[in-house]
Amino acid sequence: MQEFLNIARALSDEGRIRALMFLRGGELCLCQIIEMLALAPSTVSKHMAVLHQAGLVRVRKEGRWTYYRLPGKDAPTTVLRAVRWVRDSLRDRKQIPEDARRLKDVRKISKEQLCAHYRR
Amino acid sequence: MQEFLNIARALSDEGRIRALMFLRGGELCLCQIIEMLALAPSTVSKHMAVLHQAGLVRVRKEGRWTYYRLPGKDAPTTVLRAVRWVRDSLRDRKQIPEDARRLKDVRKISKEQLCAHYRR
DNA sequence: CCTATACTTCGCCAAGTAACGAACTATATT
DNA sequence: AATATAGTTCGTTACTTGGCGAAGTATAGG
Repeated sequence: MQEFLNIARALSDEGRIRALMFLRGGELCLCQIIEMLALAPSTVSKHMAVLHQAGLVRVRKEGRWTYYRLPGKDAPTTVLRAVRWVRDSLRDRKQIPEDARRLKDVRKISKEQLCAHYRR
Repeated sequence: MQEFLNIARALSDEGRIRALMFLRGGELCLCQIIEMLALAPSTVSKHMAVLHQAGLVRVRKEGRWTYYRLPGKDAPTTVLRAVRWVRDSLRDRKQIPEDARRLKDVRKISKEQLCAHYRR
């Protein structure tokens, strides 16, 4: 039950939901998510930690970068169900395609350009 | 998106989740839910209002009593998906069968006995 | 080693939430 | 009409959450 509540709470913030949706197209480093959400690095870091704690994202550290991705098919059923629920429920929401469009651009920018002083 | 977030927030409280699960067996009046959750009437009333606002329960008033039930198949897809998600995710959680057992007894008690001064 | 970079952790503040009891509303019952 | 019953609304209190910037950590590069 506590595990479920952790997930539900993690899913009750717009920024975190959008971040989850970003990851459908493959892993992203924190700075790309920062760019997309237009929030302070510390805030986004916290959001991703919440998602991670709930098991909703996987983390991979490579050098100075932290990459996040959706959990694979081997994840606990509860987690898979949650991710599927979000995906299915938001499929046709307006914000999502808007984000998808912008995300395409963000993915093209090199991390070097993007992360330097978190320019926006 | 806002509709989805309303639902997710409504689902991120243990009492509300348990209340939703109670209703799987059919409608209940507030006093029965109060009995089950062992919380103050005002608190439970608020919880049910939150669930109602999110569209996760239907309400029916009959005389002095307020009955709550799960939404029918005609409910919006988003709502149906949410209810299904909760049901599927919690199917095997410990709290749920415990509640189910006690609920069986609570359903047997007449509302007259149960509600009188919210005795516990 | 020293600096820069990419996060993360900490401390703070504003806003939101869950809990309660008291007061209020609406519906029987006498 | 007067009382009792079943909920709801309101006001308060304690706690949690989301946001930020400042300070801290860890890695890469000179």
